[in-house]
This record gives sequence, structure tokens and C-alpha cells, in this order.
Amino acid sequence: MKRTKIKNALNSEHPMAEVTVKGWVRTKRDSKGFSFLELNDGSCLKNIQVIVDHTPEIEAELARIGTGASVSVDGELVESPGKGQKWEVRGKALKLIGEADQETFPLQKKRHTDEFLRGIAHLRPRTNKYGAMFRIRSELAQATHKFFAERDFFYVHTPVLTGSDCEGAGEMFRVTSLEHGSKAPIEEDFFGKPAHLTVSGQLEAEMFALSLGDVYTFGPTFRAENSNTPRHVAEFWMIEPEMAFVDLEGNMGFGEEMIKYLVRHILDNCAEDVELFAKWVNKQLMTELEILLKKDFVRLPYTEAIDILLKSKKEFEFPVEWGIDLQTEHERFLCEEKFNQPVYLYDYPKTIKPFYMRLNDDDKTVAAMDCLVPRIGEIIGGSQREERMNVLLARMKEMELPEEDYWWYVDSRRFGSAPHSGFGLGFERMLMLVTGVSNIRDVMPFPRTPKHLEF
RNA sequence: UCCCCAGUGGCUCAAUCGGCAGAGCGGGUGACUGUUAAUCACUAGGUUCGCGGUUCAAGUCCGUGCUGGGGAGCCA
Repeated sequence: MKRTKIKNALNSEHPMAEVTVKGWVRTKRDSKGFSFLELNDGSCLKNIQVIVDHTPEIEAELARIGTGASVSVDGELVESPGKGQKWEVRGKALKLIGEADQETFPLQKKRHTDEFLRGIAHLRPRTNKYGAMFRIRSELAQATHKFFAERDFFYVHTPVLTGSDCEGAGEMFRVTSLEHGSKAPIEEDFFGKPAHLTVSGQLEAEMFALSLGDVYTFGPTFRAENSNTPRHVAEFWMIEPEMAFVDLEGNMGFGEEMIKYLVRHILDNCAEDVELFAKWVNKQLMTELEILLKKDFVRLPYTEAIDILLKSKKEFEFPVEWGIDLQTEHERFLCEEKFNQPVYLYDYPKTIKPFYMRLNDDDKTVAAMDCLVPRIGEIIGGSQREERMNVLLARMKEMELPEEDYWWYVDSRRFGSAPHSGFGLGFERMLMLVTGVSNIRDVMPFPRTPKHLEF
């Protein structure tokens, strides 16, 4: 018989004379003459309760069934006479599919620490919390595409492999098909020149914004930084919209609209899973998200931010003056203490920002923007791009970038250039925002961090 | 990479001043005719992260390495 997903069985409007459910046993409770099984198949947070009488055939199966085993149950869906659930399955036939040895199966019925579960990342989606996490992750990805589709954006697949080794100041992963330790000249390597994993699809996305209008990329991104923090991983997913004929203000407005849309979508579509996080992970979660949805994001020019920091009379480890790159302590003060809500900082000094950001009329600042949210820090980083070819070339020269490596990028300004803007939004940080989880390693199926390439 | 903290049974933790390694949960066995992290009884389970040192004696003190966590830096 066709399998009914537990989610659908639990949401059933009426009893079912014949039903088959399959899933993993969360717990088994034996009595004389009958047993209860709690079954979860991942379709939703809740388990379905199965009751089976101890016929000889069923008893033989039950003897080998414990927490973690996968089973199949044929029976009927009936209203449960017990408290705690509406429906239960009265099992007629019970079949063990995959045994789980109780002596060595690492998941128990009790709560485990996140640290322990990280060590068994291959099994943690079988827990309530991580099951909920990865259902939300899936929904958040779907919502991202939905958001863009509803606004007539095109989804662009920018390359993961890149040939420019000066794509950014960040450390990049080298890609090669040569043997380790090979002394062969670079010309003999696969591409005949140094190849790396992408740190951003932005430059390529810009080419498509200047042809398809509104586009976005959504894919994996790599950073070889030796970072050991709860906010950094070597491989993560980034959403990067790029929009033609949009200035910095439009860019910030769009980012705010997007964050609010995604939060709203998850609250509306993953209520049960989110509730788990609000209850067990972060008690302030719902309050935080309500504030985020209700208030307009603060818009604060960098220069004013420096002013606020100077006037705060707060002792910072890193002294504040105009021109510095803001440190974590500064960002936290502004976002969590001063405003306690999402804050856009914009118009940064050109000296601390990359070459492609549009130079403002003051000749000192560029049209950059960062969106900071409490608890997470930077969730969006973006800018209006420099569309004036002569200014762009001057900036590249200033920063000693080899023009020839960017010939195609400069070409987009040579032919039919237009104002355009975009930003990058860290997908995992967005997940941390909606779930209240504080370590990025716990919002990814198999996180990659320095010295960790297990699974 | 730097600073701080931690590592004891499968998991979460305890162990006084350096003096017999323990509990709860989980596992196993049994009891129980509607359980809900079921309950009750019995039971097994230890290289106290590795290496070296101090000491009559080290889970405990010292050195070192590894692992984990937190903070910072790095970070398109």
C-alpha cells in the first residue's frame, strides 16, 4: 500500500480504514499485551503514535525494534483514546526495515548538547531540533526564489570556479588538477593559470543586471580565512541580487523588504518548527522578530555613526575616529545598545572599501551599505556600483589592480553603462536570524571550518 | 592566529585540602491491559583525552600536545 506521510496522517480530517506509515522509531513503550511506538518520518516535527497488540508475529519484530530503527506499519488511523494526540495508528502489521543496535546508537530519547550532535552531524537531522532546522532551511531557500520570482528577477548561475586571483582581498581556495607537491609550471595545470573557488558572484552578476535588468544569484561561496568563530565557515551560501537603474537608497529599501518577506514567510509557513526554537533555543526570538517586522530599519551614514560612537563616552578597545573600519564592538554598540533593531550603515570612507563601489560627490566616501542586525551582526553588505568608466579606472589604479584582468568588467561601463546596485546576504546568517541559533555550524547540514572536512 | 575556559561510563554531570571513581539518563533482564522523555525492580558498564613530570599517593598539581566551547582578529 502507498505510504502516507505522517504529516498528512496527523492532519487528516477523518479516520482511515487502511493506512501505511513508515519512519524511524523515536521511542517504544511496552506494556503487557501491547506496545506503543512513536514514529517520525521527517515530514513534520510531530511523531505519530502507533499501538500494536502482542501477536506472535508482531512480538518477534518488536524484540528487534528500539529507538532509531526504521519500521513500516500497516493499520488503521483512528481517534486516539489517550490524551496528547488526536490520531493514532492501530497497527495490524509491523515490519522492521532497518535495525538500530541499542548499545551503540548514539541518539537517546533525552536532550543532547549541540556540541555532541556536531560530532554526529550525519545523525543529527533525526532529532527534533535539527529536523526542524533543516525543514526551515529548505523553506527559506524556496521562499528566496519565490520572493525574486514575484518581482520578475532572473536567477543567474554564476561560476563557482574563477580565474581571477584578485577577486577580493579575502583568502581564496586554490583549485588544481595537479598532484599534490607537483612542481609542474602553471601552464600545465587544468586551466593553464591559477584557479580558485569563488568568493562572490557579484562581478559576473553585474553583467547580467546590465542586460536582463534584475537578477540574483544564490549558491555556494568559499572563504579560506582561518576564522574560528560562531559566525564564519569556509563554505556557505550567499544570495546576491543585482539591479539595474537602482541607486543606494533603492538598494537598502529592497534589502529591507527582502529580509522582512523572508521572516514573515517562515513565521507563516513553519510555525510549528519555529516555535521549537522560540521555546528551547532563544526565548526572545518572537519579540526580536516582531520588532524587526514592525519597525523601519534605521538608516545611518557612517559619519553620523562615528559621531554617535564618539559621543557615547564608552570605553572601546579600538579607538574611534573617522576613517577606521568599524570593529565588532562598535557595530554591536550601535545595533544592540543604541538602537536595538536592524540598522543600515552607509556612505563609508572609500579607503576601507573595494574599488567597484560608487564614489560619492564628496570624493571621500563611497555608496556602500551594511545591514547590521542584533545578535548576528552584518547580514547584508552591498553598494551602488561605480558605473562611470573613468572613475572606475582611476579607482583601480589607486588600488593597484591590474586593469587587464578586469577588461570584461570595464567593458560593461564602456558600452551602455547604467547605474546599478546590489548586495550579498548570507543565507546561514539569515537562518540564524529566524531560528535564534547562535552558532553557524548548527544551521548547516555539514559545516566546513578550518581543519574540519568530516562527512 | 591570539586570549580565556573545559575534557571523568554511551549522554549530561558530581567527586571536600592531593587519599576507596559516583549519580541521573541511556543499555540489558524482568513486572505491569492505554502509555506520553511511561512507571517499578534487578543488572552490566571506567586507559578520568594523549604523552611526560612532581609525590608514599594524581581525576585533582606542573609541562606539553590534541579536541571542544567562548571572545577577538582575519573576513567583497
